[in-house]
Amino acid sequence: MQQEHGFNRIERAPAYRLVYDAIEREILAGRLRVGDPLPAEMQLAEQFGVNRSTVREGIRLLEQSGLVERDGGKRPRISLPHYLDLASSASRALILHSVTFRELWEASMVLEPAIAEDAARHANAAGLAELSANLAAMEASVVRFESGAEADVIEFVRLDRVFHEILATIAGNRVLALAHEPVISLFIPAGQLILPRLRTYRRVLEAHRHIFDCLNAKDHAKARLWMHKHMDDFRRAYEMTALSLDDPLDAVSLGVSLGGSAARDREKG
Amino acid sequence: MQQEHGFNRIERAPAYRLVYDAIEREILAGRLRVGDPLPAEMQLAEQFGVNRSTVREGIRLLEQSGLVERDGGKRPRISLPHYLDLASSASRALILHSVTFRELWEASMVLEPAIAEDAARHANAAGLAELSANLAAMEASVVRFESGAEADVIEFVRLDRVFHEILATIAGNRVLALAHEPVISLFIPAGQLILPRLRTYRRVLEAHRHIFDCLNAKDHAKARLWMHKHMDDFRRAYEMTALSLDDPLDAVSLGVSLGGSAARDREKG
DNA sequence: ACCAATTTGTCCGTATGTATG
DNA sequence: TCATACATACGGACAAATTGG
Repeated sequence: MQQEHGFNRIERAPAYRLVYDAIEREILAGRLRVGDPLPAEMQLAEQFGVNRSTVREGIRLLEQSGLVERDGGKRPRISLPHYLDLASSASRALILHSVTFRELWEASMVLEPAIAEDAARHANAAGLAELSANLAAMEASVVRFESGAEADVIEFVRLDRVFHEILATIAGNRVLALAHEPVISLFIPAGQLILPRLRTYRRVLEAHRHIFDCLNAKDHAKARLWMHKHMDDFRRAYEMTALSLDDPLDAVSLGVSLGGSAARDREKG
Repeated sequence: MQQEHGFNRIERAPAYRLVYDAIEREILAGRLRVGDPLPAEMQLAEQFGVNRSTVREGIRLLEQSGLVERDGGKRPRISLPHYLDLASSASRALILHSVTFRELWEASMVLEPAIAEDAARHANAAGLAELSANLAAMEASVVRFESGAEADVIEFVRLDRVFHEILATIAGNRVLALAHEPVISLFIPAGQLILPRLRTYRRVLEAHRHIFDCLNAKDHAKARLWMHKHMDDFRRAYEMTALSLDDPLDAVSLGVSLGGSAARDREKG
């Protein structure tokens, strides 16, 4: 750390990062457009005056940040990072930072009622149909539980998650949807721990039904209220188990899959 | 695409992704702990049975997702991705998806008042001191504007942003802070366009002052109200310019820097 | 402050499988 | 069907920086 001369610390970014930055700039400036194939690795290597291996490392950064998408062995193409995909990294970061269930719940008490209200304002036939199908599937799941069969908790919480994500889609605000995604994707695994103990499956289904009815009636005030109640139910259930609100969410106990969002799975299927 | 036999399509993930997944698992499972240096590239190459170049590509993915941090030419270390850092990719994604100012504003009307309310509940001496310093700096900035000097709009909006981020820190809910970050970091550049036209600098400062006073008095209801008003002011200002609420935010007009959050800069400095 | 071993950053060349025309 | 282009992956190499005595 000698400071013999007044020179500033010369910071030479690694070549692979310069490649990343350069291509990112091209994309953000619109000179490379979504869907365009990325130039060949050799060509990029020549243009930048670096080795092909270095170009590859830079492309990996683009890939991870979602700006480049690969489809099998084909040419990588420019792509928009789907904002919902970012949510899984956000969830992971929150877990690693030992976020408590209380923080999660408080955020959900802010976001979910707002989303329900917006959804009631913007509900359309297509969205209602999707919700309706989700409710039917959950009804079937609940019936299986009640008939004593050792039913599938994983499937139930998946349907729960999908319900909330359809709602966020209907609400039509992508900023809220982005904020909501990590909350839901951490909430739901917690439900996986709670539900088998309390067996409140039908109670969840009924709450969803009420919210659905409010959307149908375009009653946004009531939609907000029911969602508020629904989220508060969740907190009470959490407290009724051995779990404490102020314990950190734990990566292993949640067994969080960190996969892509269920919302995207819906789109693809 | 021959389907001669009943075999499923065998999907072989690229080797560099397997490297990424394997190391990610080790980190999430806690076998590699934060701060530990990553094993040497050659050693990993031997363990995984792949080439060193392949290992390097896998490490780039970890680097981009924030799980590995490099400090100059030193050994890369395991690191927690700071959740606020993820917000900048989120902002970028939202811009590329042509999110409208209306969506942004609606989200802020949900998040910011809730944050102000929480901040009033949890305000402590340290946080209030930080806010106080921010207000003083903004006061000085406003005085410069009023004295006719061609003052620094960039600096003003930076202080604006910092105010809101201090508030989010005081509120103490990291999930809300995560949700709030992309909203603020898109809001503020918009302010950069609006403020020079309307010259409502003092109005912004006064709103911040009122919110500060509410925190001091622990009046969370009033804090929420003032923040609500503050955000609504912003919408009106936006409408008063030539800009339309339903136009998409534009990457070039916003000139969004996509740098790290101001909140992190505060921590480091 | 110096030296030696280690490690990263970068480069070169090559082989193989696959996609596209 | 064949040929070309390209991505994937491998092996080896060297300079510069870091690390640890």
